[in-house]
Amino acid sequence: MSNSRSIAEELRVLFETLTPTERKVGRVLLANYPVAGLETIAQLALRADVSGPTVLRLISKLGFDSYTAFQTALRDELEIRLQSPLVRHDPAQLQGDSDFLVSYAARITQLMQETVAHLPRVEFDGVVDLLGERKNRIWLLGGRLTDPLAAYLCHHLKVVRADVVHLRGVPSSWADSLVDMGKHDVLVIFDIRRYWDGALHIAEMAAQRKVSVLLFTDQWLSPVSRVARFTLAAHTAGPSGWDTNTPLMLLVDAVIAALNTRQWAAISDRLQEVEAMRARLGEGSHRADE
Amino acid sequence: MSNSRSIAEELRVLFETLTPTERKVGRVLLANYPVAGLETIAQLALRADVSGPTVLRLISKLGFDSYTAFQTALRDELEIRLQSPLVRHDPAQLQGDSDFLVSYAARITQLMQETVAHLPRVEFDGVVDLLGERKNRIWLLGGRLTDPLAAYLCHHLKVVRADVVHLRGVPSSWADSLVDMGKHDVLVIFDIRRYWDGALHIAEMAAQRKVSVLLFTDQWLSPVSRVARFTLAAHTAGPSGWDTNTPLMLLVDAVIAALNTRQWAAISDRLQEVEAMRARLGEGSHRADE
DNA sequence: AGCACAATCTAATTTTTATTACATTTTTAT
DNA sequence: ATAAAAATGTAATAAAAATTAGATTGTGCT
Repeated sequence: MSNSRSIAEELRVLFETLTPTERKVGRVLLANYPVAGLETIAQLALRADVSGPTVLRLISKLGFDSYTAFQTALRDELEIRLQSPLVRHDPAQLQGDSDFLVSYAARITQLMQETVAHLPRVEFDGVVDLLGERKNRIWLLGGRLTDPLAAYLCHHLKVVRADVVHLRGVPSSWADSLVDMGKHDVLVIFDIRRYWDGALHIAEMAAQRKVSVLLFTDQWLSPVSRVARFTLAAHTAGPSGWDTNTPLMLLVDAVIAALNTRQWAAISDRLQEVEAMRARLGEGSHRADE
Repeated sequence: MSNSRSIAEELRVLFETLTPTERKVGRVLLANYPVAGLETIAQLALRADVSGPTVLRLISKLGFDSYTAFQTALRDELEIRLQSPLVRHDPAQLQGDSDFLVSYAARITQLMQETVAHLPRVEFDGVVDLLGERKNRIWLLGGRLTDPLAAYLCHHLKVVRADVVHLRGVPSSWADSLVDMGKHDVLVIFDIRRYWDGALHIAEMAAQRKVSVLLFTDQWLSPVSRVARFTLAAHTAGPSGWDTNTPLMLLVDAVIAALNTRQWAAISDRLQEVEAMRARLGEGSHRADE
């Protein structure tokens, strides 16, 4: 399978060279693509009213040396197709810059919907609970591209509560913070594709100390998810398109909004204090937008 | 399986009753739905970093009395879904008003659409042109909450081109940079409500020196827009409720994507170089997600 | 601290599935 | 019409998968 043709295409090309019974299988496969190919040989053979070995011979002619290999290829194809139907169906959309913005927004909207649709609600609620709990200390940590998101979340959390720290600089300097952590600490990690070993190490060490690890990641799930207490996964890209972190930001924003909504009574006092102080301090000399 | 809920929905409902390890499986399943479930138990278990029996227990909790039955159900579902590609995720999912996340996402989606609808194409194209022009030097500058966005844009621009600087620290230190600026400089400013006087001052000085000022702001337009050459305004809030910067991020992402698409030929070489260098440098010790 | 219970894994077992070898049938050419 | 070749199926076998039973680990509670 060196070429990039899809299996269905390959099958269509090969079709005329097939024997009559093999064609039966081919037809069933194409008519119910790719689901039929994900069944067992026996099931597929039954559907095509053909024997097992015939199916196997067809598969072999397609260039696979085992039925398992064939199924794996089918699944891989399917995975790509399901992940971004929009990009898949008309890639031309993103080319014409006349309406680039519109189509781009449409795509991101779709990614956002997928993100929301796939996210278990307990995960979301769990994150909000942990971040809202005053007894906990919060530590944030991001990767190269996601550190801005960590910073963004940090700013918002600081408005709402105390004990929030954004870990910056070199990983070695975090050891100091790490040794003090315990079960009342929450480590928020942002880790998206091109996963970063450092994040995993830190998460593992933290988890060992009963620290609650919260992970913001993409749909392919950073390895950190194995030790994370809660994982929020955003759909960030299709295969051929450009990555976007907007859906991830949606999650961050939603968490912030949920925190605010849920704990409005508790935080409103604090908000006013912060406001007052900021007014007295800042006045022009420092950055102050909201 | 008498009811008509999809397996994914069923899983989401059940999620909170699951044990921690079972949830791992659930997450993998949902994140890669439904392909992950079409693999063998062993493969799925491996993906979720869990043992086979755990997978099986989850499946049993879902109401299936064999893994095979589960897979058959998945395939049936998939077959139906693939037949009507337009009915993507069951719309019922998006209607559940009780779900905070869903309604929040719906609202942001609307804000994003408004943003796109109101944004003049020339503005967008102008920004992309200016940022893509190699002769220009780019300077970025954000406010308290928007600085992460500036940082994010900065990272992406640096991948694509040279002469990109994110201005940090205290405003007074920027004077050095400012005196050198001229008509081949581009100053990108992020300024949203609670507009910041400092930003206006800097923008005015820059504009006087023929610097092109690009402004990312909210729908009420920062005063900087008066001196800005191009302004991209995002709708960041509804009448009641909490602000969100997600639509602003959409704009940033769209600009990046447009730049990449438009100049693919020109930048692909550069990309490879950057990749090679990063590979030689980073290797574990530094932050490295993408 | 220690007991009870839940969660999870390991490893053995059973069942299913893919694969192979070979027999039978069908087709084709003379 | 018949022999040779191709196509296809049957049945045995090997491989892999699912399933189960029991051991082990971890957790909460008194």
